[in-house]
Amino acid sequence: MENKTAVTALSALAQESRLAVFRLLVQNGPDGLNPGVIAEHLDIPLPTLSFHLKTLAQSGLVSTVQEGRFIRYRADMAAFNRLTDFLLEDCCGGELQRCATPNTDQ
Amino acid sequence: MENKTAVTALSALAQESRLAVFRLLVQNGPDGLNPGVIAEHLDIPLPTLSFHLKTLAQSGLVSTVQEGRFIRYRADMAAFNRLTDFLLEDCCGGELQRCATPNTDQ
DNA sequence: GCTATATTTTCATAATATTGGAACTATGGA
DNA sequence: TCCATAGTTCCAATATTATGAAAATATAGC
Repeated sequence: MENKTAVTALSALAQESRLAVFRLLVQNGPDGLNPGVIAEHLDIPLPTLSFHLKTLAQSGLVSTVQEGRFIRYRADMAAFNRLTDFLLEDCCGGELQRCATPNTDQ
Repeated sequence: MENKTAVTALSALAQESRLAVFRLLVQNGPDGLNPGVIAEHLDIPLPTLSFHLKTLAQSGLVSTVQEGRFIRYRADMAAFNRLTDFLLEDCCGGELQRCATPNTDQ
């Protein structure tokens, strides 16, 4: 993963409404949710939510499927895992036993 | 963890220089690094870096210890883990076997 | 005290993101 | 074909964030 890809994903999550949307989608797992349901659940106006869903989808953290008049949004867990792996890449220079005892020499 | 705390932490990471700083600190583990070394490593002007380090420290993802004229910055792995736990809280409504087979019904 | 080093703060400019009303598009059913 | 429903796009006002030069602070050693 590239630094810029990660910044895009983190920026997508770094906003109150979008974070709430993502967590709600995580909680709904493979079922996902429609914008209408999300808007009602989180009390966000639909145009505002649509803007945020677009941002999340473009970041890759959320996927979409059109189903007739409805659109199903889902959290993409694999994309999220790639993100956290990138953040922790080469943690403690690879000597993992040091990760287990942080701040030992404070 | 509160939604706002998480947004603050994610915002701290959602910037190219700060993300690079955080990853560098993760890689240096408990040893951490001084601003001077980080600035040289990432080629960021010190005032700009100082601004970003402050943002990271205020988010809780990075801790600081004054050591004479030097300041040691460290990644706070526990804080990071709290953040990811919050993001994945109640994943798939608690039925974890659903998490193992995402997008089954696509 | 003086000097060099390490780091932060101030501040003005520039860039970027968020909001939601109104208008628009697309689909399914009568 | 017409209507209701689901969702998006447009747009202009507002708010937030990043940048780095210059000045300030703080510590160590002489």
